[in-house]
Amino acid sequence: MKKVTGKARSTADDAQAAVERYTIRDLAKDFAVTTRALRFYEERGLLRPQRKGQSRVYSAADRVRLTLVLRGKRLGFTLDESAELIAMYDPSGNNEGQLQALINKIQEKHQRIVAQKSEIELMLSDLKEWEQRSRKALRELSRGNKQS
Amino acid sequence: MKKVTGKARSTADDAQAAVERYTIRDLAKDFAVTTRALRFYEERGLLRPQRKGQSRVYSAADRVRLTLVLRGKRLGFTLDESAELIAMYDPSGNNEGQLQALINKIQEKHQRIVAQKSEIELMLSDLKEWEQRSRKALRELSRGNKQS
DNA sequence: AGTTACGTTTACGTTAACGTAATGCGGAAG
DNA sequence: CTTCCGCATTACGTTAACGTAAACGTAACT
Repeated sequence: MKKVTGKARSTADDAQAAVERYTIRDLAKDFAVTTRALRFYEERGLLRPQRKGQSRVYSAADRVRLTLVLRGKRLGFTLDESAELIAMYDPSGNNEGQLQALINKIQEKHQRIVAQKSEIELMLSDLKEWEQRSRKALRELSRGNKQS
Repeated sequence: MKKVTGKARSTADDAQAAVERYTIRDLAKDFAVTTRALRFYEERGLLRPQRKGQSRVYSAADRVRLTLVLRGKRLGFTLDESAELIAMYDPSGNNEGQLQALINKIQEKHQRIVAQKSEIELMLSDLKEWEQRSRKALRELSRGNKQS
């Protein structure tokens, strides 16, 4: 039944062609984030939706930006970092210096994560060894405990 | 010259053998953390130094625990998580269930990090490709711009 | 007119891991 | 005795990323 809640026309019906506009709820649902988060991202300059009256109207571009923000989060970037990255990633004026900076930043993060990974792998193998030892100890303890 | 500041005897001099005791400053210096952090870790139950009067006296065991805490931090564990891990890692009563839990927790973290790593690697290769494209575009733009 | 549903702004609350005073105590040095 | 450490306790401050009301504005049903 899907009532097309009035504001967001899916496509056609208006004089405008397929300009794809979304309400804050749409985005929240589609990206599984709260509306609060979306407003917060806007406050932090990560999104810049237009306004229809007082309500926010998001475009496809906003969806892309949001995608980048969320990817950044998964990668452990702070919002400020993501803001920077997005600014460079964006269509605007990307002179190559910026691009290099972007790449460097990502590579830095990359190094950090690789380091973490090997540390964790070290700890993991430590633990596996430890597990063996402990199990063995437990077995022996439960088998030969006749003394004392 | 090293005046042996009075409180912390390095070794021998006392009736006690080589029991290795350290002041809060010692640990702070040796592990490159602040005394505030050490007191904080104690407050959070990660360290349990003895007291000589009102001053804290750390043992070798405390150094081990601190090592684990810091390793945990590098691995991205919260202090609470580290507390749990240490509790299990410790000498006390480790029944194998605990051990398995420990291993599982670490493996979870391990998975998360591995995932992060591949995400970042994906982004990195994306970017490298992007870099190529951009450079090429720039070159062409600066070479053949006679039309219009 | 009344009620729902959804949107907006304003603003205080929350968790983590300490930082940063402010203030006080007990021992060593002068 | 006074001064200077080094340490201790108490407690408020800080950053990040939202959560959680509270209070109000529309538009659409009923």
